[in-house]
Amino acid sequence: MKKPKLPIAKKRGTRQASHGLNDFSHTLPIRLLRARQAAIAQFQPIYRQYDVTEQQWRVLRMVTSSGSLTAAELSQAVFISMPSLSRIMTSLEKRKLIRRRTDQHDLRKMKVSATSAGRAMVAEAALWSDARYDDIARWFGKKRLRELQILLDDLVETLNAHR
Amino acid sequence: MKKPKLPIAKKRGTRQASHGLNDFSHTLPIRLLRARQAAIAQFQPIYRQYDVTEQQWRVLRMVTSSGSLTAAELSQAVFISMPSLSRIMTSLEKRKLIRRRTDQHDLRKMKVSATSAGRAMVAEAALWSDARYDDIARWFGKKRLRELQILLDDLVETLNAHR
DNA sequence: TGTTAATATTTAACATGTTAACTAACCAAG
DNA sequence: CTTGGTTAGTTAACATGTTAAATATTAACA
Repeated sequence: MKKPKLPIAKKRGTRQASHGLNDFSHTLPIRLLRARQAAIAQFQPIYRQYDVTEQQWRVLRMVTSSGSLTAAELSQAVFISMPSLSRIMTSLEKRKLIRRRTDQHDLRKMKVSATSAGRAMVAEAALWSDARYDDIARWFGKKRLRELQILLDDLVETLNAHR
Repeated sequence: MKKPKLPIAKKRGTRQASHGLNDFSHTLPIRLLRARQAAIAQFQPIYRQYDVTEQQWRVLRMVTSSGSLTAAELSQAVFISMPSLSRIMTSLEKRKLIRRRTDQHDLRKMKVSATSAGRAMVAEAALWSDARYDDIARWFGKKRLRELQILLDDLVETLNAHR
Protein backbone atom coordinates (compact mmCIF):
# COMPACT_ATOMS: atom_id res chain seq x y z
CA MET A 1 0.00 0.00 0.00
CA LYS A 2 1.47 3.36 -0.99
CA LYS A 3 3.58 4.23 -3.93
CA PRO A 4 6.33 6.73 -3.26
CA LYS A 5 8.14 5.01 -6.12
CA LEU A 6 11.47 6.69 -5.37
CA PRO A 7 12.85 9.33 -7.71
CA ILE A 8 13.26 6.61 -10.29
CA ALA A 9 16.61 5.72 -8.78
CA LYS A 10 18.34 8.61 -10.47
CA LYS A 11 19.37 7.05 -13.72
CA ARG A 12 23.11 6.83 -13.55
CA GLY A 13 25.11 6.82 -16.73
CA THR A 14 26.07 3.22 -16.42
CA ARG A 15 22.44 2.01 -16.18
CA GLN A 16 23.91 -0.86 -14.23
CA ALA A 17 23.43 -1.72 -10.58
CA SER A 18 20.27 0.00 -9.39
CA HIS A 19 18.90 -2.28 -6.71
CA GLY A 20 15.40 -0.86 -6.98
CA LEU A 21 12.41 -3.11 -6.60
CA ASN A 22 10.48 -2.29 -9.71
CA ASP A 23 13.08 -1.66 -12.34
CA PHE A 24 12.06 -3.91 -15.19
CA SER A 25 14.94 -6.00 -16.42
CA HIS A 26 15.94 -6.29 -12.77
CA THR A 27 12.95 -7.99 -11.24
CA LEU A 28 13.47 -10.75 -8.75
CA PRO A 29 12.85 -13.60 -11.22
CA ILE A 30 15.35 -12.15 -13.67
CA ARG A 31 17.93 -11.63 -10.95
CA LEU A 32 17.52 -15.22 -9.83
CA LEU A 33 17.85 -16.38 -13.39
CA ARG A 34 21.01 -14.37 -13.96
CA ALA A 35 22.56 -15.64 -10.75
CA ARG A 36 21.74 -19.19 -11.70
CA GLN A 37 23.25 -18.84 -15.15
CA ALA A 38 26.38 -17.26 -13.74
CA ALA A 39 26.70 -20.11 -11.24
CA ILE A 40 26.16 -22.79 -13.83
CA ALA A 41 28.66 -21.15 -16.15
CA GLN A 42 31.35 -21.94 -13.59
CA PHE A 43 30.75 -25.64 -14.07
CA GLN A 44 30.25 -25.56 -17.82
CA PRO A 45 33.78 -26.78 -18.63
CA ILE A 46 33.08 -29.91 -16.59
CA TYR A 47 29.75 -30.58 -18.29
CA ARG A 48 31.45 -30.16 -21.63
CA GLN A 49 34.27 -32.46 -20.77
CA TYR A 50 31.92 -35.26 -19.78
CA ASP A 51 29.27 -34.41 -22.33
CA VAL A 52 26.39 -34.01 -19.89
CA THR A 53 23.94 -31.21 -19.30
CA GLU A 54 23.61 -29.51 -15.97
CA GLN A 55 20.42 -31.47 -15.33
CA GLN A 56 21.95 -34.81 -16.26
CA TRP A 57 24.81 -34.04 -13.91
CA ARG A 58 22.39 -33.30 -11.07
CA VAL A 59 20.67 -36.63 -11.64
CA LEU A 60 23.88 -38.58 -11.95
CA ARG A 61 25.37 -37.11 -8.83
CA MET A 62 22.29 -37.75 -6.76
CA VAL A 63 21.84 -41.29 -7.99
CA THR A 64 25.49 -42.00 -7.32
CA SER A 65 25.47 -40.61 -3.82
CA SER A 66 22.29 -42.41 -2.80
CA GLY A 67 22.08 -46.17 -2.96
CA SER A 68 18.95 -46.48 -5.00
CA LEU A 69 15.88 -44.25 -5.16
CA THR A 70 12.52 -44.29 -6.81
CA ALA A 71 11.97 -41.93 -9.72
CA ALA A 72 9.69 -39.77 -7.60
CA GLU A 73 12.25 -39.44 -4.83
CA LEU A 74 14.89 -38.55 -7.37
CA SER A 75 12.61 -36.01 -8.97
CA GLN A 76 12.09 -34.26 -5.65
CA ALA A 77 15.75 -34.37 -4.71
CA VAL A 78 17.12 -32.83 -7.88
CA PHE A 79 14.11 -30.62 -8.48
CA ILE A 80 13.33 -31.86 -11.95
CA SER A 81 9.77 -32.65 -12.93
CA MET A 82 8.79 -36.25 -13.61
CA PRO A 83 8.29 -35.73 -17.34
CA SER A 84 11.74 -34.19 -17.76
CA LEU A 85 13.30 -36.75 -15.48
CA SER A 86 11.73 -39.53 -17.48
CA ARG A 87 13.45 -38.35 -20.63
CA ILE A 88 16.74 -37.72 -18.88
CA MET A 89 16.73 -41.21 -17.40
CA THR A 90 16.06 -42.70 -20.80
CA SER A 91 19.08 -40.94 -22.22
CA LEU A 92 21.36 -41.77 -19.28
CA GLU A 93 20.24 -45.36 -19.44
CA LYS A 94 21.15 -45.54 -23.11
CA ARG A 95 24.61 -44.37 -22.18
CA LYS A 96 24.73 -47.07 -19.50
CA LEU A 97 25.39 -44.60 -16.73
CA ILE A 98 22.30 -45.53 -14.74
CA ARG A 99 19.95 -48.49 -14.48
CA ARG A 100 16.17 -48.65 -13.99
CA ARG A 101 14.37 -51.58 -12.42
CA THR A 102 10.79 -51.96 -11.29
CA ASP A 103 10.39 -52.30 -7.55
CA GLN A 104 9.53 -55.86 -6.61
CA HIS A 105 7.17 -54.77 -3.85
CA ASP A 106 5.29 -52.17 -5.88
CA LEU A 107 5.36 -52.72 -9.60
CA ARG A 108 4.42 -49.10 -10.25
CA LYS A 109 7.68 -47.81 -8.82
CA MET A 110 11.00 -47.58 -10.61
CA LYS A 111 14.20 -47.96 -8.66
CA VAL A 112 17.06 -45.98 -10.13
CA SER A 113 20.70 -46.73 -9.48
CA ALA A 114 24.08 -45.93 -10.98
CA THR A 115 26.12 -48.37 -13.00
CA SER A 116 29.77 -48.77 -12.14
CA ALA A 117 30.56 -46.73 -15.23
CA GLY A 118 28.30 -43.96 -13.94
CA ARG A 119 29.87 -44.11 -10.52
CA ALA A 120 33.35 -43.91 -12.02
CA MET A 121 32.49 -40.92 -14.13
CA VAL A 122 30.93 -39.01 -11.26
CA ALA A 123 33.82 -39.79 -8.94
CA GLU A 124 36.20 -38.28 -11.44
CA ALA A 125 34.10 -35.27 -12.37
CA ALA A 126 33.19 -34.55 -8.76
CA LEU A 127 36.78 -33.61 -8.00
CA TRP A 128 36.58 -30.75 -10.47
CA SER A 129 33.08 -29.83 -9.43
CA ASP A 130 33.92 -29.66 -5.73
CA ALA A 131 36.97 -27.56 -6.43
CA ARG A 132 34.86 -25.14 -8.40
CA TYR A 133 32.39 -24.95 -5.58
CA ASP A 134 35.17 -24.16 -3.15
CA ASP A 135 36.40 -21.45 -5.51
CA ILE A 136 33.03 -19.79 -5.48
CA ALA A 137 32.87 -19.91 -1.70
CA ARG A 138 36.33 -18.37 -1.47
CA TRP A 139 35.70 -15.63 -4.02
CA PHE A 140 32.34 -14.64 -2.69
CA GLY A 141 33.06 -15.32 0.96
CA LYS A 142 31.86 -18.35 2.86
CA LYS A 143 29.88 -16.18 5.21
CA ARG A 144 28.06 -14.25 2.49
CA LEU A 145 27.43 -17.40 0.52
CA ARG A 146 25.81 -19.02 3.52
CA GLU A 147 23.82 -15.85 4.09
CA LEU A 148 22.61 -15.94 0.52
CA GLN A 149 21.62 -19.59 0.79
CA ILE A 150 19.63 -18.94 3.93
CA LEU A 151 17.87 -15.99 2.35
CA LEU A 152 17.00 -18.10 -0.67
CA ASP A 153 15.62 -20.92 1.44
CA ASP A 154 13.64 -18.47 3.54
CA LEU A 155 12.24 -16.81 0.45
CA VAL A 156 11.04 -20.15 -0.86
CA GLU A 157 9.46 -20.92 2.47
CA THR A 158 7.78 -17.54 2.67
CA LEU A 159 6.43 -17.73 -0.86
CA ASN A 160 5.19 -21.28 -0.51
CA ALA A 161 3.43 -20.36 2.70
CA HIS A 162 1.42 -17.76 0.82
CA ARG A 163 -0.09 -19.90 -1.88
CA MET B 1 44.72 -24.52 -3.43
CA LYS B 2 44.25 -26.43 -0.18
CA LYS B 3 41.58 -28.84 0.82
CA PRO B 4 40.75 -28.96 4.51
CA LYS B 5 37.37 -30.18 3.30
CA LEU B 6 35.56 -29.80 6.64
CA PRO B 7 34.44 -32.86 8.60
CA ILE B 8 31.85 -33.60 5.92
CA ALA B 9 29.33 -31.44 7.75
CA LYS B 10 28.39 -34.16 10.17
CA LYS B 11 25.52 -35.91 8.46
CA ARG B 12 22.44 -35.20 10.52
CA GLY B 13 19.59 -37.66 10.54
CA THR B 14 17.10 -35.32 8.96
CA ARG B 15 19.17 -34.71 5.82
CA GLN B 16 16.82 -31.78 5.33
CA ALA B 17 17.59 -28.12 5.86
CA SER B 18 21.32 -28.16 6.30
CA HIS B 19 22.61 -24.95 4.83
CA GLY B 20 25.87 -26.69 4.15
CA LEU B 21 27.83 -26.08 1.01
CA ASN B 22 28.07 -29.53 -0.44
CA ASP B 23 24.79 -31.20 0.30
CA PHE B 24 23.62 -32.48 -3.06
CA SER B 25 20.03 -31.57 -3.79
CA HIS B 26 20.82 -28.24 -2.12
CA THR B 27 23.56 -26.86 -4.25
CA LEU B 28 23.55 -23.22 -5.18
CA PRO B 29 22.13 -23.73 -8.69
CA ILE B 30 19.27 -25.81 -7.33
CA ARG B 31 18.55 -23.27 -4.62
CA LEU B 32 18.45 -20.49 -7.17
CA LEU B 33 16.16 -22.55 -9.36
CA ARG B 34 13.78 -23.28 -6.52
CA ALA B 35 13.65 -19.65 -5.50
CA ARG B 36 12.95 -18.61 -9.04
CA GLN B 37 10.13 -21.12 -9.43
CA ALA B 38 8.60 -20.04 -6.15
CA ALA B 39 8.77 -16.41 -7.23
CA ILE B 40 7.28 -17.08 -10.64
CA ALA B 41 4.51 -19.14 -9.08
CA GLN B 42 3.27 -15.97 -7.41
CA PHE B 43 2.56 -14.44 -10.79
CA GLN B 44 1.23 -17.55 -12.46
CA PRO B 45 -2.45 -16.55 -12.09
CA ILE B 46 -1.70 -13.41 -14.07
CA TYR B 47 0.11 -15.25 -16.82
CA ARG B 48 -2.80 -17.65 -17.04
CA GLN B 49 -5.37 -14.92 -17.18
CA TYR B 50 -3.65 -13.23 -20.09
CA ASP B 51 -2.42 -16.42 -21.68
CA VAL B 52 1.26 -15.51 -21.76
CA THR B 53 4.34 -17.26 -20.48
CA GLU B 54 6.64 -15.67 -17.98
CA GLN B 55 9.11 -14.93 -20.76
CA GLN B 56 6.50 -13.38 -23.03
CA TRP B 57 5.43 -11.19 -20.15
CA ARG B 58 9.01 -10.04 -19.58
CA VAL B 59 9.30 -9.11 -23.24
CA LEU B 60 5.94 -7.37 -23.38
CA ARG B 61 6.57 -5.34 -20.28
CA MET B 62 9.97 -4.21 -21.41
CA VAL B 63 8.84 -3.32 -24.90
CA THR B 64 5.92 -1.42 -23.49
CA SER B 65 7.97 0.55 -21.01
CA SER B 66 10.63 1.50 -23.52
CA GLY B 67 9.74 3.38 -26.63
CA SER B 68 11.34 1.14 -29.19
CA LEU B 69 14.42 -1.04 -28.92
CA THR B 70 16.45 -3.23 -31.18
CA ALA B 71 16.13 -6.98 -30.75
CA ALA B 72 19.61 -7.16 -29.27
CA GLU B 73 18.87 -4.47 -26.71
CA LEU B 74 15.67 -6.23 -25.77
CA SER B 75 17.49 -9.53 -25.47
CA GLN B 76 19.96 -8.04 -23.03
CA ALA B 77 17.32 -6.25 -21.02
CA VAL B 78 15.06 -9.24 -20.43
CA PHE B 79 17.89 -11.75 -20.34
CA ILE B 80 16.55 -13.97 -23.06
CA SER B 81 18.89 -15.27 -25.76
CA MET B 82 18.43 -14.05 -29.31
CA PRO B 83 17.21 -17.41 -30.63
CA SER B 84 14.52 -17.66 -27.97
CA LEU B 85 13.63 -14.03 -28.33
CA SER B 86 13.26 -14.45 -32.06
CA ARG B 87 10.62 -17.12 -31.58
CA ILE B 88 8.86 -15.23 -28.82
CA MET B 89 8.66 -12.12 -30.98
CA THR B 90 7.21 -14.13 -33.82
CA SER B 91 4.47 -15.41 -31.57
CA LEU B 92 3.74 -12.04 -29.97
CA GLU B 93 3.68 -10.47 -33.39
CA LYS B 94 1.10 -12.99 -34.58
CA ARG B 95 -1.06 -11.99 -31.65
CA LYS B 96 -0.57 -8.37 -32.68
CA LEU B 97 0.85 -7.38 -29.31
CA ILE B 98 4.15 -6.15 -30.71
CA ARG B 99 5.49 -4.91 -34.04
CA ARG B 100 8.85 -5.48 -35.75
CA ARG B 101 10.37 -3.12 -38.29
CA THR B 102 13.83 -3.01 -39.82
CA ASP B 103 15.87 0.00 -38.79
CA GLN B 104 16.15 2.48 -41.65
CA HIS B 105 19.73 3.38 -40.81
CA ASP B 106 20.98 -0.19 -40.41
CA LEU B 107 19.02 -2.79 -42.30
CA ARG B 108 20.41 -5.56 -40.10
CA LYS B 109 18.69 -4.23 -37.01
CA MET B 110 15.10 -4.85 -36.00
CA LYS B 111 13.23 -2.22 -34.03
CA VAL B 112 10.63 -3.68 -31.71
CA SER B 113 7.68 -1.76 -30.32
CA ALA B 114 4.34 -2.47 -28.69
CA THR B 115 1.02 -2.15 -30.47
CA SER B 116 -1.73 -0.24 -28.72
CA ALA B 117 -3.35 -3.60 -27.95
CA GLY B 118 -0.12 -4.75 -26.34
CA ARG B 119 0.16 -1.56 -24.35
CA ALA B 120 -3.42 -1.90 -23.15
CA MET B 121 -2.92 -5.45 -22.03
CA VAL B 122 0.25 -4.71 -20.13
CA ALA B 123 -1.27 -1.67 -18.47
CA GLU B 124 -4.06 -3.83 -17.13
CA ALA B 125 -1.95 -6.81 -16.12
CA ALA B 126 0.72 -4.63 -14.56
CA LEU B 127 -1.68 -3.59 -11.85
CA TRP B 128 -1.95 -7.16 -10.64
CA SER B 129 1.72 -7.82 -11.15
CA ASP B 130 2.82 -4.79 -9.16
CA ALA B 131 0.47 -5.70 -6.33
CA ARG B 132 1.95 -9.17 -6.20
CA TYR B 133 5.42 -7.73 -6.10
CA ASP B 134 4.47 -5.52 -3.20
CA ASP B 135 3.02 -8.54 -1.41
CA ILE B 136 6.30 -10.36 -1.70
CA ALA B 137 8.20 -7.39 -0.36
CA ARG B 138 5.81 -7.14 2.58
CA TRP B 139 5.85 -10.85 3.41
CA PHE B 140 9.56 -11.27 3.15
CA GLY B 141 10.52 -7.84 4.40
CA LYS B 142 11.63 -4.97 2.20
CA LYS B 143 14.99 -4.88 3.90
CA ARG B 144 15.73 -8.57 3.48
CA LEU B 145 14.48 -8.51 -0.07
CA ARG B 146 16.84 -5.69 -0.91
CA GLU B 147 19.62 -7.55 0.87
CA LEU B 148 18.90 -10.63 -1.21
CA GLN B 149 18.89 -8.64 -4.41
CA ILE B 150 22.23 -7.07 -3.60
CA LEU B 151 23.75 -10.44 -2.76
CA LEU B 152 22.46 -11.85 -6.03
CA ASP B 153 23.89 -8.98 -8.05
CA ASP B 154 27.19 -9.23 -6.24
CA LEU B 155 27.33 -12.95 -6.84
CA VAL B 156 26.82 -12.41 -10.55
CA GLU B 157 29.52 -9.79 -10.59
CA THR B 158 31.93 -11.98 -8.65
CA LEU B 159 31.34 -15.00 -10.84
CA ASN B 160 31.59 -13.07 -14.07
CA ALA B 161 34.83 -11.51 -12.90
CA HIS B 162 36.32 -14.99 -12.58
CA ARG B 163 35.75 -16.34 -16.05
C1' DT C 1 36.70 -0.88 -55.29
C1' DG C 2 36.64 -5.55 -54.09
C1' DT C 3 37.70 -8.85 -50.42
C1' DT C 4 37.40 -9.94 -45.86
C1' DA C 5 36.04 -9.48 -41.14
C1' DA C 6 32.48 -8.19 -37.98
C1' DT C 7 27.54 -7.45 -36.63
C1' DA C 8 22.35 -8.42 -36.21
C1' DT C 9 19.09 -11.65 -36.68
C1' DT C 10 17.15 -15.95 -37.90
C1' DT C 11 16.94 -20.98 -38.42
C1' DA C 12 18.03 -25.68 -37.13
C1' DA C 13 18.67 -29.43 -33.95
C1' DC C 14 18.37 -31.13 -29.69
C1' DA C 15 17.52 -30.99 -24.40
C1' DT C 16 14.57 -29.35 -20.95
C1' DG C 17 10.25 -26.99 -18.63
C1' DT C 18 5.18 -27.36 -18.34
C1' DT C 19 0.55 -28.94 -18.59
C1' DA C 20 -2.48 -32.42 -19.61
C1' DA C 21 -3.67 -36.91 -21.03
C1' DC C 22 -2.66 -41.81 -20.68
C1' DT C 23 -1.30 -46.39 -18.73
C1' DA C 24 -0.54 -49.61 -15.24
C1' DA C 25 -0.69 -51.03 -10.61
C1' DC C 26 -2.32 -50.46 -5.96
C1' DC C 27 -6.10 -50.01 -2.56
C1' DA C 28 -10.26 -49.28 -0.22
C1' DA C 29 -14.87 -50.31 0.15
C1' DG C 30 -19.03 -52.91 -1.15
C1' DC D 1 -13.59 -60.21 -6.51
C1' DT D 2 -14.82 -56.02 -8.65
C1' DT D 3 -15.81 -51.36 -9.00
C1' DG D 4 -13.87 -46.76 -8.33
C1' DG D 5 -10.40 -43.78 -6.68
C1' DT D 6 -5.46 -43.04 -6.09
C1' DT D 7 -0.57 -43.31 -7.09
C1' DA D 8 3.78 -43.84 -10.10
C1' DG D 9 5.45 -43.29 -14.26
C1' DT D 10 5.39 -42.29 -19.18
C1' DT D 11 3.94 -39.91 -23.40
C1' DA D 12 2.31 -35.93 -26.03
C1' DA D 13 2.31 -31.19 -27.43
C1' DC D 14 4.10 -26.97 -27.19
C1' DA D 15 7.34 -23.13 -25.41
C1' DT D 16 11.89 -22.11 -24.10
C1' DG D 17 17.24 -22.80 -23.35
C1' DT D 18 21.54 -23.72 -25.91
C1' DT D 19 24.86 -24.28 -29.45
C1' DA D 20 26.06 -23.95 -34.02
C1' DA D 21 25.25 -22.80 -38.63
C1' DA D 22 23.05 -19.80 -42.15
C1' DT D 23 21.82 -15.01 -44.02
C1' DA D 24 22.06 -10.48 -44.77
C1' DT D 25 24.21 -6.18 -44.02
C1' DT D 26 27.78 -3.14 -42.61
C1' DA D 27 32.52 -1.91 -41.70
C1' DA D 28 37.57 -2.25 -42.53
C1' DC D 29 41.14 -1.96 -45.46
C1' DA D 30 44.58 -3.53 -48.88
